[in-house]
Amino acid sequence: MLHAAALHYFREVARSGSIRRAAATLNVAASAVNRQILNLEAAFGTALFDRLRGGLRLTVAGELLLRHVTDTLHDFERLRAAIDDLRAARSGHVTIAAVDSLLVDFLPRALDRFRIDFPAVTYAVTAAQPPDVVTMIAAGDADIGFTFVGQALHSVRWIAEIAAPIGVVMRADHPLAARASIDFEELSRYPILTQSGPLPKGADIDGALAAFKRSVTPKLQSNSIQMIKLSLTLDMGVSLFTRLGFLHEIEKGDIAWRPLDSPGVATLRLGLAAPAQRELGPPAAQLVRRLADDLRRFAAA
Amino acid sequence: MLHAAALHYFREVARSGSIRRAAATLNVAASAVNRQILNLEAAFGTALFDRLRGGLRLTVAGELLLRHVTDTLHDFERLRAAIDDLRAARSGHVTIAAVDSLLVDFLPRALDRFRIDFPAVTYAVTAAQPPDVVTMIAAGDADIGFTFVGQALHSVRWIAEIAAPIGVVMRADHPLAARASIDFEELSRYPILTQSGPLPKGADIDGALAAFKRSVTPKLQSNSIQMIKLSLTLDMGVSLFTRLGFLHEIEKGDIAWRPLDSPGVATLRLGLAAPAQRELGPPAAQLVRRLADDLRRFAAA
DNA sequence: CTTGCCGCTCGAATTTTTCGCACACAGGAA
DNA sequence: TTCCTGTGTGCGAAAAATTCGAGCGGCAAG
Repeated sequence: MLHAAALHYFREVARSGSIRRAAATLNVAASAVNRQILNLEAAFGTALFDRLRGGLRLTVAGELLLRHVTDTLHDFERLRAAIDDLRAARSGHVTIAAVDSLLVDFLPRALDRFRIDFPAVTYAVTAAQPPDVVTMIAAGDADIGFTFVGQALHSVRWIAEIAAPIGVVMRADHPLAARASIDFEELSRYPILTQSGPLPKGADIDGALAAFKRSVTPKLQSNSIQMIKLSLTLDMGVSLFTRLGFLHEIEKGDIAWRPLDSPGVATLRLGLAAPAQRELGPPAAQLVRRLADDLRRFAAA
Repeated sequence: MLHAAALHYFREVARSGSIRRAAATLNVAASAVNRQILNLEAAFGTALFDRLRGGLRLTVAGELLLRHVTDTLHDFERLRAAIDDLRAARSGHVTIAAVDSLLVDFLPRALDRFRIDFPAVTYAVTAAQPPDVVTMIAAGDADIGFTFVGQALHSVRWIAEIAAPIGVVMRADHPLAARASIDFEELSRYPILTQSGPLPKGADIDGALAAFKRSVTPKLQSNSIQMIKLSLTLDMGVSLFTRLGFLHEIEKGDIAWRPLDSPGVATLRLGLAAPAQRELGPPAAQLVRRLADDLRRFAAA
């Protein structure tokens, strides 16, 4: 279906070199095959086969057409497989683990877009500390996850990554927002809001950042990024985060993000992880493709 | 033709976002278009469009199919153009100029293969000295030509090139054939057969070769490469040529060719030339493609 | 030389597919 | 409501593809 029978007829005739043999394997009358071939030749205005005793052989034009036909049919088979995958993925359940920066903006928006095309898929999203995301995926407690790359990873593979440096987040009219980048000395002159948690995520990456965090007494400490976000908009102070949790506010112009003058944090990367061995279910496989696309598009912008 | 109407229907519906509009531009009834779309969706087992008020919009599966369809139709247009070119090239006349090394073996065989696919094409082949080939093409006295590259070339472009170093040609059982390469000192101990002509073709390339040619008194001098070839097989002496004129004899094992120990001649290249400005006729254009393919295949072997 | 076989081609009847028309149905706008 | 605009659906007509049967030319064995 979809593609005209003439394509299959032509391919089989070219393959077998004989109309009768082709008709036999196609389970149609030889005259039908013959007609289609004649029609093709009339349509192109040139012979597609040389008739010699014992069969047909392709002319140059015929070889060109054969290549077109085989390419088309192969491509169609791939398409059919892809659509079958899509159909299998129409419903199901996906469990996602992610560091909470992603949960505030990027992931909900991505899932909302995904929902349009796969309405029957359900999700379980759990916030976790960076190393826990990896262990959850490895243990099978999550299908896919977002976390910082560079963890010791066994049985987890990275699908896509983007640079996600830690920087200073503040209200858009904050004095520091006037600078292109900010060093720790400047930063220490303003009250700091920090996210509490078992282990500060960038601490093992950059010594200077870890030292700064130890030296400073936070004006506000909370494990709720929403709490910190509201405090930022009230100008209670500044905080240290990746841009990803504040995309919406930055775009609206409420919040500003500026890079930190520190070589270590600049190399921080956030990635989409999936189990290395285990096969993902159809909906998870589709979602992973989509999220990887989103990440790459985001990285390009 | 060739491709099912459903393809065009689907593409137009996707483009216009409406079955009725698509039907209007396709000059068919809307119901016909609708049916084809429904058939496609039934065949794939999934919706290709989301039905919303005011028209249709592609689903993910629909977008995959659209890409397949547009790719296929574009490729088909290219195919049609290529076949039209072929048809236009079925008959006509091509004039070729070439240095005579090519006329002995390579060119006649190539034209013989070409003749199978383009039986009605006629040819005029003229042997010429290397610089004359270029001027003939520039003047319009030849459609295409084979000669050594590196000529001062105005209004001539090179389609393909191969390395064609000058070496020593001799009978396969000649003493020199035991060596992998030969220098002028060794060569001077054997009688030389040379091709006469206004200007020895490699003379302006390599000083050592030119000096050798001046210093030696040829045992036989002829402007007929056939004469020289026969004399070689009778072991009258050795000669200096490109391999290209002796492919057949080398393959048969009658004649041997060994490279010359001289840096200049090693860089000699032979190329297929066509006019840079002027448009070639259809048969000449086809022939040029074939010859370029032949040359490249020969270079790879 | 005849006979049998194989392969392509052609014509007419038949089956399958497609099309056009009319209309039903649904949702938003005046 | 009525009037659009849009898709989906029967049904008879038209077009296209298929099958069957026959014919033509070439080749090889007898």
